[in-house]
Amino acid sequence: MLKISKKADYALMALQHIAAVQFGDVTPGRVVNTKEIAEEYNIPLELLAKVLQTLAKNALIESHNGPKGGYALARRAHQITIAQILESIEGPLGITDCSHEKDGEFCMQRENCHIRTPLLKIQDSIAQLLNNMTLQDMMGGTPLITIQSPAAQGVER
Amino acid sequence: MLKISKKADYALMALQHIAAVQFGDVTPGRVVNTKEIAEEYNIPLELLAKVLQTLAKNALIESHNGPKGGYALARRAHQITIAQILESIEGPLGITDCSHEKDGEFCMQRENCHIRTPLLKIQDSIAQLLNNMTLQDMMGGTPLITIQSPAAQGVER
DNA sequence: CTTTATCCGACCTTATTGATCGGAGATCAT
DNA sequence: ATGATCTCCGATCAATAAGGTCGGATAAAG
Repeated sequence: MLKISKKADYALMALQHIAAVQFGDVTPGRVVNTKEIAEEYNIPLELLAKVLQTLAKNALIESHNGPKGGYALARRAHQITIAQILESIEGPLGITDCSHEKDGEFCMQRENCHIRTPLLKIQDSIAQLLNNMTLQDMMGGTPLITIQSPAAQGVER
Repeated sequence: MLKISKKADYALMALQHIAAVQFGDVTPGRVVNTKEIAEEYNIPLELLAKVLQTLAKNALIESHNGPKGGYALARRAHQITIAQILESIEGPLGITDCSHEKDGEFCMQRENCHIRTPLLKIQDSIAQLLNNMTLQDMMGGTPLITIQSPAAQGVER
């Protein structure tokens, strides 16, 4: 339950990668193209392309057209929140269907609904969580499995 | 994004209702049957039935068979967490696909994945949130719109 | 033993997600 | 300028999950 989509996953990986390339890790300042990311993480190229286009449209990254082109962060990593990334791909946060009902719209259950208010509180808490965490906070991480040595079997976790 | 399913919604409404009936609000101690809940909240009867069966199977409520039968809470409202309810319907909490990978299972991206650890932290925070909130905390709520008077148009919220 | 209600599993329909394809437009190197 | 490369954009398709339905089996109250 409460799973985020693969697209959102890909978006996070891509942004993490771009941020890593731009600041220090590898050839700083370089722009990153779609294919490089797709190959690095085994993501379907065309699907990743769409994800990156969406992120560009939402001004999280900037696209540079033509050969030697690619993507770069639109602002620094600590100014990009996880909430912004996820909402950019999956739309606004909404625990329940009636989260964003405009005035006059009601779901079929609204009339007697006693659970809307507490659910909105939960939603607010999650929103706060995702807004307080930035791309920067995801950086500096080491890969989870560095080398899959056969001898290491059973020592997992 | 991060929306819970309608079934989960229905489960919360139903449990809230059963709890309200059992403790004080209306004819205390009475069991509640499916049809009563379905009509009260405009929920499709058969679908709600399935939801309640699932909740019974997961020992959140007890089913009483036969005429005058129905459902009752298996324990008191403050001992039923929101997490238990949601997981009962939607399966275990998992922000990402790789949340519950057993040893030896890896998603295609795992090899270079830098985002798994931070995502699991977010997941833990949400789990904590949902585990610390109980059905009891959802009680005592007043309906959001008591009577939809035509004169009240525009005074919404 | 009939009525009422839960129980259980199979089924269908629709919406969302994941993934693919084909071309248009921009940019750089030559 | 011209071609190669790359982003951009829309349409499309398949797989999966969600929402909802149906029919019969089972158990208890009257």
